[in-house]
Amino acid sequence: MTAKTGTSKSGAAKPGKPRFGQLGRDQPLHKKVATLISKEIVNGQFLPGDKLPSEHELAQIFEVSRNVVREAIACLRSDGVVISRQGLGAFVVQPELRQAIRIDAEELQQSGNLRSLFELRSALEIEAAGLAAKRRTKPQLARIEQALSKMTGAEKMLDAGIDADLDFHRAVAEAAGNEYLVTFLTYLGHQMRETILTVRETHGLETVVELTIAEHQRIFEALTAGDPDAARNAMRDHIGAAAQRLNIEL
Amino acid sequence: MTAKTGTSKSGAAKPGKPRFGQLGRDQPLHKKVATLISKEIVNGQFLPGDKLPSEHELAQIFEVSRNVVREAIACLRSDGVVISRQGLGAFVVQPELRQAIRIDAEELQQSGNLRSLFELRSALEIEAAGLAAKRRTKPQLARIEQALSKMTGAEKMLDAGIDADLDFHRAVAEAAGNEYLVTFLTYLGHQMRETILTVRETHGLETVVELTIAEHQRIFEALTAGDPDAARNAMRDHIGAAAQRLNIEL
DNA sequence: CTTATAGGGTTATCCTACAACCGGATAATA
DNA sequence: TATTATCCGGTTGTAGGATAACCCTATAAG
Repeated sequence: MTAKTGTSKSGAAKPGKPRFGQLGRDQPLHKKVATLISKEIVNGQFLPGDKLPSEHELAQIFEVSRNVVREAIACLRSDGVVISRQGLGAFVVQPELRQAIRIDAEELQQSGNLRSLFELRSALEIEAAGLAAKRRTKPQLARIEQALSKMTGAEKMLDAGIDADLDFHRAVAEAAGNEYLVTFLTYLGHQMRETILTVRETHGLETVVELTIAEHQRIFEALTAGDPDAARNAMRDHIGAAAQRLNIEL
Repeated sequence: MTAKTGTSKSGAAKPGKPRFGQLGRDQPLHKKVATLISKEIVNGQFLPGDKLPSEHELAQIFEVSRNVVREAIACLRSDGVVISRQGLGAFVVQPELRQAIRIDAEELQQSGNLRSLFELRSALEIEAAGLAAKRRTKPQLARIEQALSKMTGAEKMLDAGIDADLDFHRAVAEAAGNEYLVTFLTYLGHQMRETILTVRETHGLETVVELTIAEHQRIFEALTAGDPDAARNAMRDHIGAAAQRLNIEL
């Protein structure tokens, strides 16, 4: 595979920014079909173990080619929502047997859901802080300190402030010495970032995300001191204060 | 969509059981191609922002039809590993912008990873127990008690014992009143179940998973009493003891 | 300089065809 | 009668060809 011919300039690394020529939110057919099938599974029309209509039938129902249906099913299959059996059909899988955790962005904006996810993330952040205090290395402390120093410079901006906060938390998670914590917390941080930005725009919310350097400084000091209890308390306080600033009651 | 024509008897709800005629682990081409591309992304041949070879090129490289390549890319796209731009190509996405969390089963069996996931799950289970003690309803308590009663009957079996344990934990998570906790814990529970079963078979491990009804009983009592601290402590002790039984040091 | 057009490359969709698999029904054999 | 083999129809998996739609760049025109 000779693959470095792509121009990174075409930068799809920012998938949230549709290009003008693509009519905004108009989705490709294969994605629409996947979404519609997924909705009927969520709605209970197809229960675990149920067989979906054949590809041929779905192609007729949706008035698309069978290729489009196959690609849509490939998406659902990748998520473990369905499993295909050659010669038989595609079958709905039990939710707990799915292969991935996915947080729906629209669902996250619904009442109470941001709070719930905050609650879950909080438990993991606090755990990560405690572990980081026990396991951090010198280079990791330097990395956290670097992330902390970025927060001084970003103080007057909004998006960059959130990003600096996420970077700090990522550095702490990395010091926890648990790769799954890194993966989970990174994912959760970014999902919440997108939602906070969206809710802010949608509601014309003018709240400035105040960066409280002191809270982060306190976490850093507890990590430096290698004191897990202090680290957990500092993180708990920080998360609690952050929730308050977003009018989320924990 | 008229879809209840499927026979649930064909039961793809047990995807771990290949049928004899399918030559065991021989995978469809589209899945193989997706795996091979994904590996080259993980290996760093394609970095975030990089463009993959065109579909036409990939079809030549892998000596398959372009349809197979498109379905493989549909899988990667569904995971948020790549994003497609019509007319341009498919581009690798930054890991933190991915759309889902996925735990690789093989990776989980590698040294220390089961412990790490146990650690993460522990933090969430303990949090869920504390919340459940605050938020549980009468029907939810009955549900938990039902799950608890199943553990008496399943005491002498292995798989069923693990499943009864998972069912208990799921019931507790549901009483926590946080749908994300349910989703995450259910997923984590099943991933670990599969790994524990696999490791046991692989290593000819004869350890019997002892079901300690007393530990679960204690959790239930704390929930009934509505005592979050007691619930958290009971859960912490239970998880710690469970880890010990599996030779996992937390 | 700005705008329009052409051209080449790429993804998205459509179509046709056949291979491979599956389960059930039927026929053949012991 | 029970067991095994074969056939058939339905379904997924793969291949290949074609065109539409999109994108970017280069060139021409105003």
